[in-house]
Amino acid sequence: MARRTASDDGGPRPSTIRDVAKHAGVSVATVSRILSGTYPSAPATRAKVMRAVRELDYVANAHARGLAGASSSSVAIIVNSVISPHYAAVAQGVQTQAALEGRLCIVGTTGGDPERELATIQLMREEHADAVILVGNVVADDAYRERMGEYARALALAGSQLVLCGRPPLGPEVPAIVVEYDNTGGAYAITSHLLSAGHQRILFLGRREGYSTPESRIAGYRAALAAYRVPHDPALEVDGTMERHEGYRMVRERLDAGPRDFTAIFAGNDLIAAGARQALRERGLRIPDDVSMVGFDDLPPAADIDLTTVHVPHEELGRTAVRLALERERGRAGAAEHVLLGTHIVVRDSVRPNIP
Amino acid sequence: MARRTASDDGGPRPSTIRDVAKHAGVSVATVSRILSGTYPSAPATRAKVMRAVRELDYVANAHARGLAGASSSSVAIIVNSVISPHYAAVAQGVQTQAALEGRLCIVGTTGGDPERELATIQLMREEHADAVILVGNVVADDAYRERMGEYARALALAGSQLVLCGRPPLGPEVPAIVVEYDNTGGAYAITSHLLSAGHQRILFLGRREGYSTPESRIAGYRAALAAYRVPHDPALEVDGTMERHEGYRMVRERLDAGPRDFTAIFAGNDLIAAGARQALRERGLRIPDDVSMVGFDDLPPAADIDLTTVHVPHEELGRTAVRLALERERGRAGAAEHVLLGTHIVVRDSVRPNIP
DNA sequence: CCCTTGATAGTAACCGTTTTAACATCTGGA
DNA sequence: TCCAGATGTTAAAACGGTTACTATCAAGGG
Repeated sequence: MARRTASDDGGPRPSTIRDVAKHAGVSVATVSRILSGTYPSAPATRAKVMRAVRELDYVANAHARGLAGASSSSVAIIVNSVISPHYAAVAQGVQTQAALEGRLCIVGTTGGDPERELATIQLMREEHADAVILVGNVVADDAYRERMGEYARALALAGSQLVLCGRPPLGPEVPAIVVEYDNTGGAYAITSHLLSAGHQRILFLGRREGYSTPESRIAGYRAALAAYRVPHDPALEVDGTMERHEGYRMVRERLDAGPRDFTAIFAGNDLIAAGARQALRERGLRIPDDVSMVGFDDLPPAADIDLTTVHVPHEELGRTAVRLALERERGRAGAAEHVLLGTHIVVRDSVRPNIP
Repeated sequence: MARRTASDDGGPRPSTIRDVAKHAGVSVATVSRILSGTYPSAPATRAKVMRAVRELDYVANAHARGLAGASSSSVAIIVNSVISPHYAAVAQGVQTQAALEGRLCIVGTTGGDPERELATIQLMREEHADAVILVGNVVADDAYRERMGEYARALALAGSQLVLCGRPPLGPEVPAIVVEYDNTGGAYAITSHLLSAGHQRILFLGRREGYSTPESRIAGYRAALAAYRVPHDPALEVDGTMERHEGYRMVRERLDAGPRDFTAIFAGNDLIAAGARQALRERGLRIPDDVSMVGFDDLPPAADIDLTTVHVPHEELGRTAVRLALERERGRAGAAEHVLLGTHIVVRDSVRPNIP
């Protein structure tokens, strides 16, 4: 990129605040102050400046503005993948609220790789984003907690607020905000829905040791079983990840392994449910006539397959994350540091009473 | 935000390149050059500097870097909504390629509102993004062309390359890159698929006067009809937008209006197909036994409802957009300015031969 | 009539990098 | 011994804003 010296004229260039000042016949400081609107100014001066801005089609240079210490710039969201409807929904919420607060929204994806997560965090540190929002399911072990602690402190030093979205909280000494939703409560409610319809043998699809989201959901499942005094059979909990093809695989393998020993399925999320449904149909089993099924998330596939599921306020999750982070930054130290959003059941047509 | 003078020490602050230089006992310039790696340096100096960087946990300030004229910063994508799987898929491609090229990815949403589109473009102008990618369906009238021309020129002045993704091209004098996919060809192919299965009365769902995407698709539909010498009945083209509930509405209204006068449906996209399918099922019509159906896009809902559809290379669209824009910026003036990516049919289980 | 005060506008010192041009410092050959 | 040519490093000038401090001017009180 060629450097521009006082004498050379390398073609047209975007107009600067200096151009505007000269054009309007005022000082640079005046233009800056009028544009930021944080200072009294005579209406006549103001009009002159605005006219100059319009005539020169001036827009400020975000880099210069950021450097000079004017606060407010951007909000960053870091997700596994943009395609996944779950992340997309949260991202939409973040984007909406960020725009509302005059910030732009930076997106980073990690594909679930901690290495890339670190690299992305470093980038955000460089960027001095107001907030850095980390979303999604994760192994909640000590290594994780330590890593997040480091992130939080490094980001805080750069003026960024770390927000964990749908992830388990850290210790109170870590400068991070946590915005969660009620996985366990939702799982409890929807399992109860199946139990009260008379189902006793409920297959849980998508257990994953150590991962926060499936663990919370399975906890709700078990709690509901216990509350209904239904014996808990560990063999009904099937291991798998939260993807469509895994739902397909789990049901397929189960049906291949022996006679069907369940009357209902609790899919760890709606994607699993969609895959499971396909496997069932290939075996001639219809939902809800032959098997009842429920899911979790209430994302697009749910409506398509008429799935009774747990609604998760994804967008609100994203909006809340941004809102809290910016409130905290505005110095409202009393702002909440841990929010738990509620979930609720959405009844469609995938559950029938089980008449033994 | 308090200003920091030489004497005051307002708590810890992120370390700067000056700190690193002092810590390593070299000059600021040396640190800068070693970090950017664009200059020879003695291994010993290099080691000293890298150690200082590590010990101080230094990361560069992106604003300062951007200001000082180091090129490469970010790539911006502007979409209607992040939730829509179509936009999400393109965004994923953009994100992937941007990360590969060391840029970060800024996302803006417009909700289809030209006013917000303008505001977002201005923001990107401030940001000096390397590329600004505008994606999606749009009314392709003269006002649109004029607006895009202005955007392209203003962005070019700020060093940004405008890319239109899945939008119709502008005149050759406009400094914009266009990355399209073959809507008409795909529509032609999949309509032929229905025609060769013996269907003659094919309902097209989702016509929308003036909008580029549905117009191209309907053009392919008509061309295929003509090629098969099947009379074109305008009454078979139903107006509606590209949303799920519109698909539902269109079929519902059609079936309520009178006896069924079609044997197959060409849904303008997969979302419409999903909605249409629901409406059909509520009337006791199954796919493909009673009605054949095809869609367009090959996005998530398609697999769930076993839909034969046209595959659109969404991610590649995004990747190509970024790649071309950055190539162009690197001065490769000969880089393509208009790319048309191919589409192809994906056969699932939603079409049966029509035996008259 | 002088001095204070409030409302505006201007001057200039940063913000943290990159990069140009200049300055050592070492080779090795004449 | 001295110089040409590499090498490696440095000082300082941008980059385009923001803002603390200062200056000007008109009005009003003593």
